[in-house]
Amino acid sequence: MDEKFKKPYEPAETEARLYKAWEESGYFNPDNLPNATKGPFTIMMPPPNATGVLHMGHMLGCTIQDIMIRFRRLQGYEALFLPGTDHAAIATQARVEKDISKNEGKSRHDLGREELVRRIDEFVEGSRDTIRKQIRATGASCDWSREAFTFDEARNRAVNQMFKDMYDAGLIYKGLRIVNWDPKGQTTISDDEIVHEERPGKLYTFKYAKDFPITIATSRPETKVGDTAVAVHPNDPRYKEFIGNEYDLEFCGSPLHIKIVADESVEPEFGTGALGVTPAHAHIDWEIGERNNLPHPQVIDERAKIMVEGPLHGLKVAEAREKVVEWLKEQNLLESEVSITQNISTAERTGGVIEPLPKLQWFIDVNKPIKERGNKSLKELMLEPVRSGAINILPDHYDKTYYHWIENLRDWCISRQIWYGHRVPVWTRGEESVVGDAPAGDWKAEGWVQDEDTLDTWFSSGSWTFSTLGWPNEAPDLARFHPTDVLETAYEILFFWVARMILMSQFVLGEIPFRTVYLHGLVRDAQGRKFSKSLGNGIDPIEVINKFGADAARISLVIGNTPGTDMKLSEDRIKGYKHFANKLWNITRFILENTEDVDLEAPRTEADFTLEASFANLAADVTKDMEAYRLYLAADKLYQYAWSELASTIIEESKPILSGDDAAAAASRKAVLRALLKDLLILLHPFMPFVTEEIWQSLPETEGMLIVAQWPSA
RNA sequence: GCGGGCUUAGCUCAGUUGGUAGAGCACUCGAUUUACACUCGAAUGGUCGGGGGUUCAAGUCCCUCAGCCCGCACCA
Repeated sequence: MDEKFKKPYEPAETEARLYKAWEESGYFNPDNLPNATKGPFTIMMPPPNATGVLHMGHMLGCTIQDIMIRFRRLQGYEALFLPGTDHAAIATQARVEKDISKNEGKSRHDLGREELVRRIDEFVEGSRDTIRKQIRATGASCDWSREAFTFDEARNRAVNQMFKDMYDAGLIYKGLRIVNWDPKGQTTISDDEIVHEERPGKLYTFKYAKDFPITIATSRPETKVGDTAVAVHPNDPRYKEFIGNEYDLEFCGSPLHIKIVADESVEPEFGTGALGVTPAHAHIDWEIGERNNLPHPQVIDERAKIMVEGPLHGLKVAEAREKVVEWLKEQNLLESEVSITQNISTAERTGGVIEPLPKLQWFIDVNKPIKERGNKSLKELMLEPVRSGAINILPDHYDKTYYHWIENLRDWCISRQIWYGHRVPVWTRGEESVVGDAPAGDWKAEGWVQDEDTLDTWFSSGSWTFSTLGWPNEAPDLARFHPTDVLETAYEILFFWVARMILMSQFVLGEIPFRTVYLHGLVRDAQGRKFSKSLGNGIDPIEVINKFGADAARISLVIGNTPGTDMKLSEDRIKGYKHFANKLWNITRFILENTEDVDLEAPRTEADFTLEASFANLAADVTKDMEAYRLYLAADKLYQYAWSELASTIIEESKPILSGDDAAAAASRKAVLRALLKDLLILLHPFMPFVTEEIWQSLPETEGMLIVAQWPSA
């Protein structure tokens, strides 16, 4: 027996050594698996944002995925776990801009586009390196030879091709629409990047002018200088007689031309039953404006300041609001002022208050029938595979959430006014335009200009399952590994990302991107609070791994953690599983010490035959759990078996047998102990890869690495 | 407003197709030059949120009520 078993298990040294050995073995690459007979099994790692370091949620994801991958590899599949990182356009640019502003007092405009992008690239390079090290520390057995980045050259080709294909299919269009403008980030954001916040506000009820017949209510009086109509319900008896009338008035120093229009969307019961329509600065008003052919003058600019001439000019919206209210009071037009709680839209990344503005942006039409796809729309292409069960979402109830989201989906705004990211692949020269690839030759010299905007980061990560496999090139990997098997990610990004991947894969390949979506919950602190910088309650995965070992961290993230449910994690919990790793170590020590002269083929006693049979049942049971993604159950069963059954019961019973007079019984027991240990190591390997591999390589009867052993149950 | 989830031992949570209520931690008592620095055994602890129903049988299925949480939409 190796001397190392006389001391407690020491994870730190073991883990670094074994990860290196695995990498050098080539087994992380499915092309090198000697006994793979069952075809491919593929998981694309959700690329962590290149903005920083991994948190416990990433570690949870890596662990679950790696468990699935190692399980399938042991079963004989060509397991591919493809790693990568995400350039996370807005988040990354915001991060670097903040650093530059803090350290150098400069803005992005001081640096210029080229220099800023260069700085961000530099930052991202360092950040990606950190992330790579962290992923390795978790034990993730991913194929580094296929590593990808959402903003590298290969992915840029994919993005441009995707854009072109969608453009050619008439799905991508440029249009003047009311968009979510983030004055803080100075960019458009999509509907999904908005977070609603409750704040106290006031509802003002007033008339535009003394001789105006209808009273309206609003919480944003400052926008009223942009009003072009008052909308009422067509059947509202109070206002029926005014419909169609037009009025010229003066409002707070600005001339207004107001038309009374009828629109079904107006609720007669709310406020006065009459809505002042500001088409340029509210989504609903924009739609009313479209239906009634109203002009939509913009009165608020990109810095959230009033842009009309007059006393309000140049004021921030909050200042302008006070001024308008003051004016209303002076003119005796204000009928009431009531305190309300209102929901404010803010930008997820920057916290800026969203200002709806009309802007010329690129959109993806989600309702247009697509000829090449049987006249189905993108919405239908997203719904269909989930409805039919071709894509199975775990936990099941999330499919309802998914349908609900798609049914409410509007056209996807994909252009962003930031500098870091895939630039919109459209070049223009006068009336001419080219989409997809830059015009041949020195296009700049020939007067071509590329669109200034960049693309929403989810546009590039949407093609992750196949851009990573070589698309749009004819790539053998694409045919071999796509559709992928499992997409494992946080339930938070079901819409952001999972839905977009389904959209893109369905559109461009006509196939699903993955068969199973496994959604994990949030990792919270021991009190159930979210990890946050301000609370300082974060648990750093690397610290935990150094302290307790990756195996302990992995299994503590899995046991008792069902898909879709948040979990509470404490150091005590992880400590308990460090003890478990050591328990396996000591089980091995006992068995090796007492079975040096083992004959592995010794005839079994009846009792020992039963032990092996019940282990076989356990293995079958665990296999079923793994295949049904009940990892939490499989892990718990193995833990119980190893500790209560093998260690506390079987080994205790073995002591008298091994030292007793019955040589046949002793020989049988020795063989059985060795057999049970060996197979238990295989079953536990996906969960605790390091300690099991380390023990495996110390068993005299094993050859080669555990990572490519054979799973003991069909 | 629409949708979803949770409520099981002091704490954290499992409980997969309905079939004798479980684990870890904590607590109490005991064992022990012991494979175990991180050990073992035993004990304590549950009207499975309340009520109703289906069933031979319900923590599990159905209805209903309550509390907590989350997502989406949003009122101008």
